[in-house]
Amino acid sequence: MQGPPEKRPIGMVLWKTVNETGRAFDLALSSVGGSRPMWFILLALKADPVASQREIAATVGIQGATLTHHLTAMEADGLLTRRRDPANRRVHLVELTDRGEAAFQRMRDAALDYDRKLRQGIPDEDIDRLRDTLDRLRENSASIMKSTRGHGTHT
Amino acid sequence: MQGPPEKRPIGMVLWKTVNETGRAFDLALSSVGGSRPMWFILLALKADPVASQREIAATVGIQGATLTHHLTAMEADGLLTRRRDPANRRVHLVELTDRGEAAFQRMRDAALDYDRKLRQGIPDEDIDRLRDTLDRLRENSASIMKSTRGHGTHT
DNA sequence: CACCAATCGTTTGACATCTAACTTTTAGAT
DNA sequence: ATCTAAAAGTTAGATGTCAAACGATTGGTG
Repeated sequence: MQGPPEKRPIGMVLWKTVNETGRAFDLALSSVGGSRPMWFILLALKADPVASQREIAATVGIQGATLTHHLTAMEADGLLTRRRDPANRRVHLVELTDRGEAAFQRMRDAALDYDRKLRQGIPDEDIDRLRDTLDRLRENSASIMKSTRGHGTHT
Repeated sequence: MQGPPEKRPIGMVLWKTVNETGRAFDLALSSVGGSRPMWFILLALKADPVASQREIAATVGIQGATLTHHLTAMEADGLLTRRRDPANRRVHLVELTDRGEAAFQRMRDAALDYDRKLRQGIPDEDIDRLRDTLDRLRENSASIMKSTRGHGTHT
């Protein structure tokens, strides 16, 4: 007795979707001098105009080391400033400059246009459900990470 | 007059979800000596035991250059063989070796376990809907890529 | 005060992915 | 037959991401 044909694992579908949609998005952003991580970092900063790096990393879902990398480049490019929080000198507070604000405005047009095209023909309700289910997957993966700490046996 | 509060752009939620779930998955696979791209390539080869590189790349959603990179490493590791198709010598046919088969079996346990934990508490119906909506997003992004060919104005 | 552990961020070195340019091979047109 | 264009892979160089180790700062405890 044989079960129903195996469906594609959801992790693979997710990964493939982000690879492919991400390529298209990067192409759209590069036409205004931007990139995916840059756009999402700017977006996080607009939502929270004076944020610590830890907060930004959590918002965009990348590791601190990766964020440092991007912030260093963006600061060198004059898009933002980093200064220590006088109240807690471990924390680095990040703020957009006028130049960063302008970059945000430029990318926003490209991003909105891309988002509209990406959702073409898909009801808002479906997108909302998608967002909810993705959130649940993220919650589960956070649990997995916590319970898997240090179980690696290789290398 | 002000519209409803902006929802998080679906592209950002997607990207964040794949970053975070992918980290957990990589951790699970590394404990049996595997990695995400390796696993998905093996999976594609199991579904289509003698495939061209072009087919594999399309199945897993990466570019040909990226696939070349992984296949070179996996071939050096004895997991697969590459040989030219006598009927069309441009094509390289890829096949799993016994060693590759064994690697697949090892990773499968880790992958199934991860998949089960990831879906914990989420109805199958929701996962099916997720898969469908992701497919529609991929279709749309394919259309965007076609119509955007060469519209880049920067650099 | 002095130590110790935790927190925030950076650095380093590895891997993954992409685009653009290139090689080899095939198919089509003349 | 030869030329040209397209297709399949590879290579080179750039960017993005991570984990692990480190540095600086703080808070807690003796």
